[in-house]
Amino acid sequence: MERELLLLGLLRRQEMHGYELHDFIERYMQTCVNLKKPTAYYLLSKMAKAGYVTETEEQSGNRPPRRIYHITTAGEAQFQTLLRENLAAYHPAQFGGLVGLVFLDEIAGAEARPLLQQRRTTLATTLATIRSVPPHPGSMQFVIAHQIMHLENELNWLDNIIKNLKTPPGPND
Amino acid sequence: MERELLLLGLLRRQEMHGYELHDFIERYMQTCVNLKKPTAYYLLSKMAKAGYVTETEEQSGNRPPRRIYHITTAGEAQFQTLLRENLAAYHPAQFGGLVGLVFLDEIAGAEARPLLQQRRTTLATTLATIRSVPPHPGSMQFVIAHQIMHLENELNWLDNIIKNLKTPPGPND
DNA sequence: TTTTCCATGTAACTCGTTACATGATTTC
DNA sequence: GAAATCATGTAACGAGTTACATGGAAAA
Repeated sequence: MERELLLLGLLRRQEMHGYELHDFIERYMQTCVNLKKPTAYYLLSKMAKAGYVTETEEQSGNRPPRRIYHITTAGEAQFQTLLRENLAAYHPAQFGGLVGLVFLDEIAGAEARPLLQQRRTTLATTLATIRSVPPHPGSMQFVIAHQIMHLENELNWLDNIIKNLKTPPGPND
Repeated sequence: MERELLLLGLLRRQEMHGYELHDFIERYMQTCVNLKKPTAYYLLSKMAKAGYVTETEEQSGNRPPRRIYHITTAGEAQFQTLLRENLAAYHPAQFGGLVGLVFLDEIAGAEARPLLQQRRTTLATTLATIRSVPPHPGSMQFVIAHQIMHLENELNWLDNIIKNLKTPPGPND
């Protein structure tokens, strides 16, 4: 339902076609949401069938026609419902990659260190990317701030684990 | 691969049957992993076919026989591989429930407040549950500490958002 | 002229869940 | 005697992804 909410929320502000919608999300919201193209197209046609949006074709030259989506009254009502549902519920974040740490004991510190450092690098890169995102309007800013905070915490936590590895760092670390 | 790693890691320490394995995970690891029964059974028989574990039936009375799983040499190798893969990769956490906050502007503060407070309550309950978990051995403790830290941050962040809602709290808040 | 962008979609697949089905045994 | 626990599984479904397929238009 989350992605429906997202699409409806964007269509409320402005009618758009599928490619445009997906492109917008990729460009400006990739730090907090992700929605692949086929999913976007699928959801849009589904919502069209459900009557939440209308589908208008617009030809330009010989290329595939744009399908422009416009939110309906029913869609607006659905948006309001989904928004309230979403705000009221807490969906715990799904962490991947914790299981390895459960078994960190089973591997020598000297071997674990470079692996965790590799993980650290990816994490730090992600954080740097989000930090460099230009400011966004409205409460979107809260969400970006949330992501930054989250990643900073992850980084600190990971650094702490690396620091506490039993084997001391080698001369290259 | 995460759940395979988990099962192999547990079977390394001690041979177990499916029900036992699932039960153990539910009891002692529910704060950081979740694995439903059918998934556990499915994964175990898959890994048996793959040769990572052996399956031994053990009858007791008239009840369904226990299928006891024992890790093989190939399984041990697979565990080592999966563990290294898992430690080296950073899997960004999947946040559900952020989309609503993107559209927080679209709803009056007076209406948003009780919804977010409901969310807050669930979150706080989750946090309290994890805090009350008895201490775990080994690096499992790191993971629990991670969950606690994460939830504390979430709570702070949410409180901050609630505090900054434009409409002031009513007499009941 | 080759690459990138625009614009759409289908089909197959992955991973995991829920719901359903069965029945013995232990505990209250 | 009823309820919870032990012990296994299958079938259907859900949500989303990847890979594949197509082809015009703009930019390099």
